[in-house]
Amino acid sequence: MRIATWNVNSLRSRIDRVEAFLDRHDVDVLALQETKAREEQLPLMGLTSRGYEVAAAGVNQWNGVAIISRVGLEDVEVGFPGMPTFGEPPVAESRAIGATCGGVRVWSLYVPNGRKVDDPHYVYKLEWLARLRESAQGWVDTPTALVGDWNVAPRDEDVFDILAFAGSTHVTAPERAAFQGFIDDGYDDVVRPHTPGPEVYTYWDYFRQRYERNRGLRIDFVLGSPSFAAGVTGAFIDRDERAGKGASDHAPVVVDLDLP
DNA sequence: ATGGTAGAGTGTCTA
Repeated sequence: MRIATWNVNSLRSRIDRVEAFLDRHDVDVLALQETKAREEQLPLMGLTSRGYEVAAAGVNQWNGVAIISRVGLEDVEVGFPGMPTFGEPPVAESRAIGATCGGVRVWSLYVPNGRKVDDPHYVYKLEWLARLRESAQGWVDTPTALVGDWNVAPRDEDVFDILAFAGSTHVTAPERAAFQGFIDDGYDDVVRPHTPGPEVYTYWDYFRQRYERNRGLRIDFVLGSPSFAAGVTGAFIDRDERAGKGASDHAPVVVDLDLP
């Protein structure tokens, strides 16, 4: 089974790229973030004609998550227990969706950005991760994948210029500690072993030709529970998908799984 | 400190 995650930055504007991506890599399950659409707005014909089911959640034009699967899509859950909300109207329900696909529990996660360290959104981000961790502790003994845009660069090597990020969100000690908490609980970054080295990124800002100069961040991750991680046979970042006109600012991350 | 680009949808907001 092949599972992928991708912050697509609008599913409607990039549906052709999504369909081409599914075809090109023969993907079974795709978790999406920043779909930027409500469920009833989504273009589904090209997906259903390929044999995929879709579960989506989204209440505004900024967030939105979805799971696309051709190996079953059961027990769909929007949000996780205790998930914090922020502001009015609350948009938290656009940040997490879970489903069981081919025997694996997949959570598509769009972790709050945090904006600035002195912004209430930063506190919200840390709280959101803390509540997610509490739920995830209850899933760790089952085949579970926590996938998506974590908006955290766990290591200095995950940032193109760590000095320039001093004092910025995504690299602060509390954010990194929050990420590490999942690792401490037994989840593994199942992609890094297959994509070693510095200057390996999943996101490049649209500004300043960051992709062309490979000045990016590694912030999109697949964290697998022990039984999930044990089945991982390979992984890669589809860096080329970020190239050219009409690309998302994130590249898809792909994991191959062979469960007993 | 600011600005640069992109996508939502017409006013800015978000990243």
